Amino acid sequence: MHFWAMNDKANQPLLKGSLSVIILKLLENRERMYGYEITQQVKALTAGGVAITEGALYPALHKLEAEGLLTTETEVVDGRARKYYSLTKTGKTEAVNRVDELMAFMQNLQTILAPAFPAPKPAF
Amino acid sequence: MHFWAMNDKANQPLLKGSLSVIILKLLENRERMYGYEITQQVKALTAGGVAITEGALYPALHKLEAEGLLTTETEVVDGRARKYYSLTKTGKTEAVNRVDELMAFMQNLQTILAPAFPAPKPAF
DNA sequence: AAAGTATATCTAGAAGTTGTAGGTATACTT
DNA sequence: AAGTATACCTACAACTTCTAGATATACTTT
Repeated sequence: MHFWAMNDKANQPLLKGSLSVIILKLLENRERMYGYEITQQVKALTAGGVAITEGALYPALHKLEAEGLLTTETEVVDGRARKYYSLTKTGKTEAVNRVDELMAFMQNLQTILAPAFPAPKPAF
Repeated sequence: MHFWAMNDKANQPLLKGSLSVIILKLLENRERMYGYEITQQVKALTAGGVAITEGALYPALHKLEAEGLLTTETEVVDGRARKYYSLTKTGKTEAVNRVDELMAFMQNLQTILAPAFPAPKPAF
């Protein structure tokens, strides 16, 4: 079996609402990715700090496709099927918009969460 | 009546999971706040960019209280009832932990969302 | 040869958070 | 008298994500 704790911190849940933006952003960089590749890419970019679960990823991909932001083409590579996703024209526009929105929100959040009182300098 | 569009951007939904952290952080700064005050404070800190809805706020406060992170005392001020919330000892610890976690997550998110290719310098 | 790991996709249902849309009530301003 | 600001509340809908399964191929280890 072999469970293994790894980081102990790796399992932080995603903030709900961020997954679709992550997907759109990665596809903005790469033109073409398949689901499993996305999970690996996120893990790599964040040094294991963020893990996308498959139970969230695949429904999210299907929804983005249904919304017309992604298109797919399936290929068989090394005997295994892969489903490649790419941004549609609308998807490209939406990618920019949603990334901007999320960045703006995070900016606000950081303002709120920033320490209120700077560490006082030692008195002398 | 008079609806009014204001910013057109004011209505951005919160990232689910961030509200309780915002509450804990504000109470870390101020010792004692009531619900309505929290909504106004967030609005002020973010220049209207983030709006906390009461339908989300009050249930969140009640939950944090039920979890033992907050305590309340009710007072009547200017003829109106106010319910002040403060951090418990456990609440203070949790505030630090959750803020740290959220900041770490945002750091990761920013890594993912950062532009992949720096704007190329003009060729000459 | 068997078992486990990595690759690759999928779904059903539970859990959880937030928004919508109401409700109540007092004080003040128009 | 009506509207606005202050102040609290709840029920329900909407949505996203996680858990926990399932399936299948290829490769490595035992």
